[in-house]
Formats: sequence, structure tokens, C-alpha cells
Amino acid sequence: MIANVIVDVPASSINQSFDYHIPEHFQGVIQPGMRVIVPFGSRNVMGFVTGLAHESSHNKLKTIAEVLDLTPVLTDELLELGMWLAEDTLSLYITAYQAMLPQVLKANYKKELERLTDASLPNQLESLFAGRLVVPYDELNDAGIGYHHVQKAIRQGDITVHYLVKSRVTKKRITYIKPSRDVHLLEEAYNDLSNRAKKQKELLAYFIQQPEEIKLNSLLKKLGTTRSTVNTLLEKQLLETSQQEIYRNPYDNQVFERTEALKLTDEQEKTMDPIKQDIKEERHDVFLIHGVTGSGKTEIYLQAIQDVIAKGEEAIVLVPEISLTPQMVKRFKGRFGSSVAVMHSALSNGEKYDEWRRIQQKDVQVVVGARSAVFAPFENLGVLIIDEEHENSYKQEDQPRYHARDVAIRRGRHHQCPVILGSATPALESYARAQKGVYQLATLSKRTNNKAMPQMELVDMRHELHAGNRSMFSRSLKNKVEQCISRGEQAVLLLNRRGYSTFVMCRECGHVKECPHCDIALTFHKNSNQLKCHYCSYEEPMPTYCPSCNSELIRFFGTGTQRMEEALVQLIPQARILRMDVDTTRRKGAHERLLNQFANKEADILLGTQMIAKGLDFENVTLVGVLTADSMLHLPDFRSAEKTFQLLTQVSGRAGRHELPGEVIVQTYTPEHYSIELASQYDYVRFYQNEMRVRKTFQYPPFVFLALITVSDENHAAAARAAQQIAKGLWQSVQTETVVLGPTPSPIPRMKDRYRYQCMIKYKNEPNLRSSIHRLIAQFDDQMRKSNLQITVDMQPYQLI
DNA sequence: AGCACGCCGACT
DNA sequence: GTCGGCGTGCTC
Repeated sequence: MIANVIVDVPASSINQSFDYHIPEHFQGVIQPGMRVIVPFGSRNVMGFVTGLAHESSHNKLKTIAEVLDLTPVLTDELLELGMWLAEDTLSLYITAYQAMLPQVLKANYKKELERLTDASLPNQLESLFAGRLVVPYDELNDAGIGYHHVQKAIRQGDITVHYLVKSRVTKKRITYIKPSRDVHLLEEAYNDLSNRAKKQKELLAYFIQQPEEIKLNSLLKKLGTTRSTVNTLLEKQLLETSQQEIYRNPYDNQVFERTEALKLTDEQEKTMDPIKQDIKEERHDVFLIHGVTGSGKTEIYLQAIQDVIAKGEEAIVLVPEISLTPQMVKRFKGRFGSSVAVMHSALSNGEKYDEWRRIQQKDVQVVVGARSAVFAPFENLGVLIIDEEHENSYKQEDQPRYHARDVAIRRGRHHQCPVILGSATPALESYARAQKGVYQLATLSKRTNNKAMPQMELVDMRHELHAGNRSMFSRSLKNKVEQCISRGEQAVLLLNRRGYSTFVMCRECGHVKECPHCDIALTFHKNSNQLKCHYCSYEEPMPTYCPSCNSELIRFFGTGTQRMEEALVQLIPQARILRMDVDTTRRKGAHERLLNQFANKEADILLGTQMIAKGLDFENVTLVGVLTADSMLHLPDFRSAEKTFQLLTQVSGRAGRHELPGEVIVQTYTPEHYSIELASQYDYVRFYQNEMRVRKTFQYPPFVFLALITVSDENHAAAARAAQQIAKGLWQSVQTETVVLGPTPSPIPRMKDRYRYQCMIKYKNEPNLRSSIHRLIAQFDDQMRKSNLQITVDMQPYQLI
């Protein structure tokens, strides 16, 4: 038998399957979807078996060395999905498969030197081995030993090189202890023990009383002793251990209150019906639920999942990373208890692996997770749900650059089950598809508690400036915050920091401190008094004099959350403030701890960046303030209006979710901009219509598809030349109505000392585009290896900057 | 990617 | 000779 294997060598020339002979002892064991170790060239690499065959067009086949899995880690569906994913995103097959699996299933490669002779070796090697039989290959370089010495020794058969492939899998185990003899033998041993062996006697006495198996940890705690006493008794063979494999459970010590299905409103019922119908009849449709915040989308998800579980099928729920909050998890665990696996980036690699295994082994029927959970290895999917479907975080920003929505829809079609997209502010692409009837549109216009959305007040900051208020807080916002606090209620203040960071500029000569490796201003970090680059790891201390004109008047500009906090303290000294941003949430669990503090009313004001805009639900919050609504409106990104509208709508939903009425203050320099004005009126449909006109005029999605090709090189001219050649090649291969823009320098023209150029393709129908791009890039294969030219392709890019 | 192999110039 | 650097081509 022969196995087709995709090997773990990320190079375009290796992007194909290789045939291997299956040895007798693996016949019948090896199945498609398993990981194997195969010889490749002179070394061993990991690979995925993608298929089995009886013959191969190759005559000299090597043999599979090892099998890494007992059962396939990729189902047939996922094997096929990975192929499609790689081709659709112009990525490598191996990259696509790796992206579908938890980190720990990636192989680790190691080289070792083994000594084969007792005879003495050259001095340098002798001291390297230093009595050992095997040494890590890395030590060769550390010791600075020339390769020719090694080569010679290998030729003479004195030493040999081993190419190891190791799995990173670590399974967590618990040690149990129990007596290995009868009770009366223990008693005998007890009596024989010297009186000085007090701890041993205690241990024995314990097991004489209750000879059952006990967790080692509990035993030690109970008897106040240590591992060493137990070890002594183990050596005397009076006790024995056993190991039990367990899942790490990140939600181990939390109890989730059980919830029941809620009575649906008429609107919800109307939305629910066709979904239930699809589930029942195993039909695939994509439903777009456009529902205002608080309209009960989640309850619809929950009840759809209920139906799916009742049928013995499974469900995937995708949630943006940022809103995968404890509150969200609670809702799903509360309804479905231990049938839920949770996947998000805050879990350790081991925890992620365990959650993944619970899915693989059918211990759970539901997974709630961020983007990559769309690859959960379920085999009987009954529904796929994407909450906040407009979120950028569903688009992976490195290879394979896929969008979870596309993957979900493909899986939904494969399983003939519904896909539900939900949002208060659907992506323009999605709403347009719903308008065209490609998706089924359902609108939830009422909130379940029948409360109106909070009043949104726009504050024109130009007027503030004219009135002599130069602070970042308008008078109106300051008053509202004070009133809110004095009523004993809480406020959330959002600083939209994108494109508005704290750069350093000299007031004397206007010199701006930039990163020496990237064309971007350095960002000032107050707590370390350092200037940092957000694109590479460069940092330097904040200068006291301007490096250009020596003036002392070098200051930081812009507004970070830290400065906002300081300003707020001065303005409203009595306020207790919690700050939430990248800095304060870096530590594990910090995110959750801050939110808990706020929920426990240990603070009056929560201030932070994007991360507080979504998913939070605190009953005591009645005021939301947005400091700078238009800060991203002027970025060179065709989605900036859409993002502004989404953010304002999203954040306003944080106020007055329960009994207390809420209000929203939005500070802006452009209150007349349609995205801000229509957001304040909660009018998505008019925003959609307006924005569609803009997109049509400027030919942007959803009227065209985009592809972005970025070329970078340390050599400026080489990058420009390659980009030019690619653009030329594109022009020649695309149809006349397709537009190729560029090459132009990328928005950040230099990053990590590499010069960057880009070409943008706008197309409506270009069935051969992928293969054309592929062919064009292949021409640079040589150059990409020799020099360090890099070319990346992003089909349907989200982040243009 | 990572490795072997082969060619070349430099050095003891 | 011997050593080390680099370009080339291959991996079932």
C-alpha cells in the first residue's frame, strides 16, 4: 500500500503530495488524516496522510517511518477543506492543515550526534562528547567546531547524525497512590518500622484505615507530609502509584447556573422558524440576523443549538476573540453545561489541546470559540453560528489568510446545515448578499425588554475649542460623568486609539521621532519612559533633548489611555477609575479580573480602548462616552466609515441594558459625517444605502473583489522592480474590466528594514486570477530564495494598512 | 526549508 | 593537501 503525504516543509516547490510505501506493520493502521513521520531527503519530517493508493507513478518510494496518531486528526471533510483553503488563499497545503489543528500537534525537529566508537576522537569532538554518548547538534555550533571534523568522523563511522521528529503533545496526568499489599501486611510493616520513621508510620496507618486509591496531592495535603516519604514506601513496595490522564479544564472551579430556554418574542419566533425548518430538513441556508443590541440574538442561537443537540448533531459558535468574555461563556455553559468546549487565545496550549480532544472524541457537542474554532473536527454539524459577523477578527492576518465566514459557509454546505450570521451592524458585503437573496435576511428591530436604545448626543468639539475648552473632555461629558457618579451609577469611556497614538515631537523644530527600522513614528510608553515601535521590537529611552535641534521642548502628543486617565483624575478627583488597555490586560486573567472589579462596583469609570466596546453587560452602567468618534474616519481605508458606524453602534449598546435608562455622549469634530449622524439615529439601513453609493462610486467591495499583493525587500530598488514586474504581468493576464492599481509604496513603506510595495487588484469576475497570480509569483521563486525578496498575497484583504 | 554536493580560492 | 564559503539542485 501507498500513502500520499503532505510533508511539513513550507516551500512552494514542495507544495504537493509525496508518495510513501506503507510498511507491513502499519498496513490497516494508517488512515488518511493521520500524522506520520517520513524520511525526506536526508532527514525526517512530519507529514499528513491525505490519501491511500495501490500504486504510485514513482518507482523508488521510501517507507513511512512512524505513525503519530491512533486516530486521524483530520477528518475527510477537513482534509478536503484544507486543500480548498490553501488554493483559495494561495497558501501552502501544509500551512492550511497546521492552521486547522492545535499548536501542540505541530512537530518539533531536533538533531543529535551519536558516538559509535570507543576509540578516541579528535580532541575537539572528544571534549564535546565529554563522556556522553549522545549530544544535541546545537552544541556543535556553540563549541565552534568546524563541520569538516564532523564530516570526517561520520565518514569513518565514528559518529552519526540523528534527525528527530518530536511531538509537542503533553497530556496532563494525575498520580494516584494505593497500598500494594494486604492490610495485614501493612500492619506488619508498620510494626517493623522504627519509631523514628514517624511520617512513614502515619502514612501506613492511613492506608490501614482506608486502603482505597487516593490522589497523591490530596494525600500529601491530608497528612502534612512530602513526596519523599511516599517515595520511601514506594521503594519498599508497600505502596504503588498509577497515573490517570485527565483533561485540563480551564473552567474547573466555576459553577454555571443552569438556564432554561426563554419565551421568544414574535420577532424572534419569526426569525427562528425557518432556521428550525432547515435544521429539521437538513437544508443549507445562510441566515443573516440583523438585530439591534439587546434584541435577543443569543437566545436564538441557543435554541437553534438546542434543536441540533436533540437531533444528536453538533454546533459551532464563533465569537470575536475580544468578546469571548466570561459573560458569554456563562450563557452557553449555563444552557448546555459540560457539552460545551471553549476555545480562545487566553488558554494555554495544553488547555487548547484538551478542549480540542474533547471535540474530537465527541465528549462535547458544542464549541464556542474564536476564529480557528471554525475548524472544530465535528463530523455531524447541525448548525454554524457567527456572532458579530462584521468583526475584523474573523479574518486571519497571516497565512493562510482566510475569513472564518467563508469557511463556515463551506462547511455548512458540506453538512447541509444552516449557517447563522448575526450582527447589529452587518458587514456591507453580508447585507448586500442578503438584499440580493443569497442570504436569508431576518431583522430584529425591537429589544426584548422593549426599552428604547439610549439617547445618543453628539458633541461638536470644534465648538468646545471655540469656547476655550482645550481639554479632551467636553463640558457636557464632564457634567454627565459627574451626575452619573453622584447617582451611584457607572460610566464607560472609550478612547478610539487607532491612528491616534502618542508620538513624540519637538515643539521647536517639529522633528518627530521615528523608528530607525520602519517608516512609522515611535509610540511613547509612560510607565517605562520608553519609545517603542509597534511594528518591530525596537525601543529606546525617551530623549530629554531633541536629537535634531537640541531643544528641550521635545514632548509627546496624541492621547493614550494613560493620559486620559490622568486628565480624568484632575477633572473629577473623586472618581474611582479602572483603565483597560493592552498594557493593563497583558497578564493572564487580568482582563477578567478588571471586569470583575467593575462588576463589583469597585470603580465608577471604566476607561479603555476598543476592547471595552463589545459584549460587556453591566447593569449599573448608564453612561457611555466616546472621546474621539472620528479618529479613524480619516484613515486611508475604504472601510473607515463602516468601522466608525459599527463602533458607535456597538459601544452605545453598553449603556442602559437593564432597568436604568442609559445615555451616550459622542465627541466628534465632524458630527455631520453620515456615519456619525446615522449612528446617532441608530439607522443602519440608511447608513447601508449611503455607504453603498460611496462604494459604487469608488468601486470598492461589495461591488468588486479585492486582492492585495505586497512585495518587500531590504533592497529598495529590488522591491520596486519586482512589484513593477508583477503589476505588468497582472495587466497582461486579467480581463479588460479588471483594474490593477500600483505598484505604489505600501501605507507603511518600510517595516523591519524592508521596503514595501503593493499592487491592488479590483475585479468582478476573474476565474483564473489565482492561477495567474500563482504563475507570476513562481517567476520570483529563485529570487525569493537567494535574496530575501518576499511576496505575500491577500485575497479579500481587510486590513489595508 | 534544509541538506548534500561540488567548485573555488586561500592558507599551512 | 586541507578548510571554509557559497551557488545549485533535490527532496516520494
